[in-house]
Amino acid sequence: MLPQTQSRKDRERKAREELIVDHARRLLLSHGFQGFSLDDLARSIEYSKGTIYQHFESKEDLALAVATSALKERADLFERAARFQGKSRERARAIGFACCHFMVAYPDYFHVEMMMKSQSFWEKASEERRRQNAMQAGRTFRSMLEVVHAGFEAGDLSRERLSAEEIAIAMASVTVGSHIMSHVPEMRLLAGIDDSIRIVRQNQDLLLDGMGWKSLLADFDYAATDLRIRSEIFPEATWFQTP
Amino acid sequence: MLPQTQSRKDRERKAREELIVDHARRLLLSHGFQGFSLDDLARSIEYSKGTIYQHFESKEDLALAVATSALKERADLFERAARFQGKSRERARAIGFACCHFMVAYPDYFHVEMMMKSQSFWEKASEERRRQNAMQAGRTFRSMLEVVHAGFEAGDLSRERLSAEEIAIAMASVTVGSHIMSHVPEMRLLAGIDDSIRIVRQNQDLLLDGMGWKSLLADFDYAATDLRIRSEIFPEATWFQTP
DNA sequence: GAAACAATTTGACCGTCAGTCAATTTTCGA
DNA sequence: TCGAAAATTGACTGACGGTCAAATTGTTTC
Repeated sequence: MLPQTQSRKDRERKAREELIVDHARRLLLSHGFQGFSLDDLARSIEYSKGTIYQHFESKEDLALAVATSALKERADLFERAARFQGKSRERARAIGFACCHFMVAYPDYFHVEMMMKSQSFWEKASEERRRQNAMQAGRTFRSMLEVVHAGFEAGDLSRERLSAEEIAIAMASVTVGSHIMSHVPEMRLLAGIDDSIRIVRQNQDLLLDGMGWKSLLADFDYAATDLRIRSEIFPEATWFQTP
Repeated sequence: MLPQTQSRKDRERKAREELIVDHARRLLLSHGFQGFSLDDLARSIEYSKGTIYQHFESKEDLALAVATSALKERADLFERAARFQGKSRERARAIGFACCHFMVAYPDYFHVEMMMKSQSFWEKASEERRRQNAMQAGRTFRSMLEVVHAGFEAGDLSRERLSAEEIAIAMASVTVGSHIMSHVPEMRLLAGIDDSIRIVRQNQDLLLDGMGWKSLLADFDYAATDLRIRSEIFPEATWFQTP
């Protein structure tokens, strides 16, 4: 068997895996994990169910592949954001911007992430797929750490109180939590929320201020920074409104 | 039919509903939503599946009843915490304490809450059950609002920047988010987390500081407050460690 | 106390769906 | 062109949520 042939097969296999993941994403987002059936997916991709199982060892494994493909895009956004030329807090702000941009670009991906937090999900996915997911998660985390260390080095952020990891966790926590809470229908009602993104960004700001990450919101007008972030890093962002 | 008889039947019905919810809680927490089967539950309570459906109109409806029963306990904790005699930020701290206490008392309830965020869950539950859940959620939210307003009135917290609802949402967001992130295995690995509760409380502190909710952590030693919260409000808390 | 009637409980049964695997079709080197 | 190996298929299985006619239990009436 020629290497040429082997590689063509590899390419075909990869292409089909992408086909499956693409269709699975659509079905998963529109019907949720429970609501989406592999029979429907098989019909949609015009292959049999058996063929799907050539690529994925369970429904969970496939869903994790979908989740990881989205996480990869998020990691790309984070790396772009971390490269923003500016003061450390501006770069942290760019990462917050990246989160919001992702939120808007994949509004239903939220449910996929929720699904992944449920126990018994991970144990049904393959080792390899879990590894790939962890790798993309690592990329997002490293982007945050990079900016935190920049803050340390510039003296914008105290090294004494919290470790870089604790700060990164805090940034991730407030973002995830705000995203979730601002989407809970009861909360939207109780608190009269109309704009989820505003809530997320506001809470990110509060947290970074709480860490004493300079320049504090009270000492600096970030309007110009936001415009630069948008034009330089996320020109495709359509949601961003100047206040 | 005598009223006496009717009320005995009502009591029996209520008792059985509690029996079902209690067993469902155990199965739900140990196997997760997908993993727990109504046939198992029927066997466990020694009634048939049909009888379960006399009380709950779907598996989701039953799971929501379990969730609401736990949420009620949380609301109880929040109301106790809000009653703490002290400065507004100390009372906010007591609510944070209540969250952590709940986290420790129901370590697996986390997964139940995650399940509830997934789409298509709510629409399969009954109107009445959703209403009860919203009521308990309202109690927790009102406890937070009460403390926020106390902060406004005492001048510990600025009325200008954020609304009471926005502040309450922020408190809830950082807590939920920190809880989730500090339980994600990858995060624990990447950030070297060993103590989830410390992370949650730390992030709560950062956020309240970020809002400028006096007294800031830098200006006041909350160690004595924590001891009082523990002894006065949560004497049953076994997890609390003095630093 | 028995019969008639009402309410409750039951579990066999249904449709659906994740996952399997023997049979079939396609691929590809000889 | 042929035959072996690889890929594909879809009927089948078991499990599960949900239903409902039949059986059982409880209540009222005479």
